[in-house]
Amino acid sequence: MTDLLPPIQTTARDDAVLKALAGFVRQEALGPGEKLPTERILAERLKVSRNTVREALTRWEGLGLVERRQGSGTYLKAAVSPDMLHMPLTLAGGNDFAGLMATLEIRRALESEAAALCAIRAGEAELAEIERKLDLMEEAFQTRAGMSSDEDWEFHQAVFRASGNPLFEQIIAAMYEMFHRFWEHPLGVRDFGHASFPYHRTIFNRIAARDPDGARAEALKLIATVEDDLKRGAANLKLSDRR
Amino acid sequence: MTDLLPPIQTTARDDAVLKALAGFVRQEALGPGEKLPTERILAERLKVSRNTVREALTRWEGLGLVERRQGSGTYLKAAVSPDMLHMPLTLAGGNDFAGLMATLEIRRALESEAAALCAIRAGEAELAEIERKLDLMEEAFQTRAGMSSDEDWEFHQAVFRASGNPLFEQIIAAMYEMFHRFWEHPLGVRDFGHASFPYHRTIFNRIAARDPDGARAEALKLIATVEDDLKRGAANLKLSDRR
DNA sequence: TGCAGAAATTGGTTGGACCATTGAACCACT
DNA sequence: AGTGGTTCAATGGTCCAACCAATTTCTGCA
Repeated sequence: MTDLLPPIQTTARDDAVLKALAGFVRQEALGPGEKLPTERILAERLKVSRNTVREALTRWEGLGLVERRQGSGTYLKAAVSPDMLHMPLTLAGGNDFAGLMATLEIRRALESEAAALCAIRAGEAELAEIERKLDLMEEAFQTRAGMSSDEDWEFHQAVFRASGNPLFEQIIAAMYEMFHRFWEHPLGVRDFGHASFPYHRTIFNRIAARDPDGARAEALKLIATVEDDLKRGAANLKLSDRR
Repeated sequence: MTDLLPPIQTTARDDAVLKALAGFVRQEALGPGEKLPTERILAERLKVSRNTVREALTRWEGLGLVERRQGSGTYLKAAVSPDMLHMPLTLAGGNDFAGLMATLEIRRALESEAAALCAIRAGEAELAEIERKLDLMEEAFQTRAGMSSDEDWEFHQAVFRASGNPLFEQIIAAMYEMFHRFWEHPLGVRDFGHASFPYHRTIFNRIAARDPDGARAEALKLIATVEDDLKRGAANLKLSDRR
């Protein structure tokens, strides 16, 4: 199956290995979840050392393109194409308040634009899906008497997906880890995110009414309430002087 | 909900190496440009194989934190702290028209928000810097009778930088490569980007007037002109049936 | 047939060797 | 003194061969 892995000859080995591998993945039409050749096999076919193969794979692993499972193999985690765009974002001091506010500003930018696009482009099916997530969220809100981060997240994801631009979801998903970290430890603010609840419904209403500017405005309001909560949380932290 | 239970890592040498290195960098107060210990020394001090050190450094290199120069050493490229947030983002797709439009929508989201933040937060020094870039751009426009992508880019970069949020610049910088690719081959549209020229000045004016909403609106207009140019270009392509 | 244990597979790590590039020290010639 | 080339040690890049650890697959017994 692996006869189309030509030997490497130029220097810049590891880069060449990645290029060859990308070509291989495309030729074999490998998708996410599928297993790719063994390190030893790659080394042999490409006529490079296994160490070089490992460095190349380490790069891809760092980019989240690939997952290695000891004893099992190396698996594709995302679609891979020769002309991919890599953007390693690094935010210093990930745990502090400023870092979270920074990501929140990105989220405000993307969320408002996505809501606007959604109002223009979402089809009936997407609209129904968003409303379904909204219902689930509201139900969880009633049952547990508070915001549920999971259902909340799914609602926003549905909006991003219906925007018709996959980049929105990809970027936000990459930053989700940071949001989530704080959602679980709401800085001592009781009912964190509570204030943002009603805006989910209003955002949906503006989208369903095909009103881009209204949707954008409601999204901005929602993020504003989250920002307020965070600022209150930061104030609390300062007062109680935790850590 | 079970995100708080990360899988235990029986083996995580390279990760431990990175943690140790991050601690070392902090303790020694190393900044960008400075040289860090050689691989051999690190291997000896940390009691791990040099290969393991190399894998760890390969990760950092992939994140753009470090630069390796053969025969010279390994140098810090960015500030490094033990609790950094990394968001490796790889965006699929690229060369086709739809991909470019998708990135442009991201740019619209970020550019408008950055302009608004800039109007709120930019200090006098940043404001002066933006105006300087603007003057350079307008001069280039007069001299060469057309848009100059380099000066144009520097203007936008200055705005992003003055937004006070490093993520804006990082995300856009990563996508710049994609914009640039098309700038160089303007799809057969003569005077590509020409229409966007006046909005640079109006954006600056709104920022200088501390008018966030105005700045946001002008930024939206600028992107809209670029989108129009692209659509015209795509239509041209279709007519002449290139490739 | 079912399942526990052995064997093969595969990524992770090690140590040692050599190559290619860099940069500084050195030297000869002008 | 200065210029240009040479030497040489330091450093990252690659390779090899072995072994470790986790996983999967096979095997043989109950």
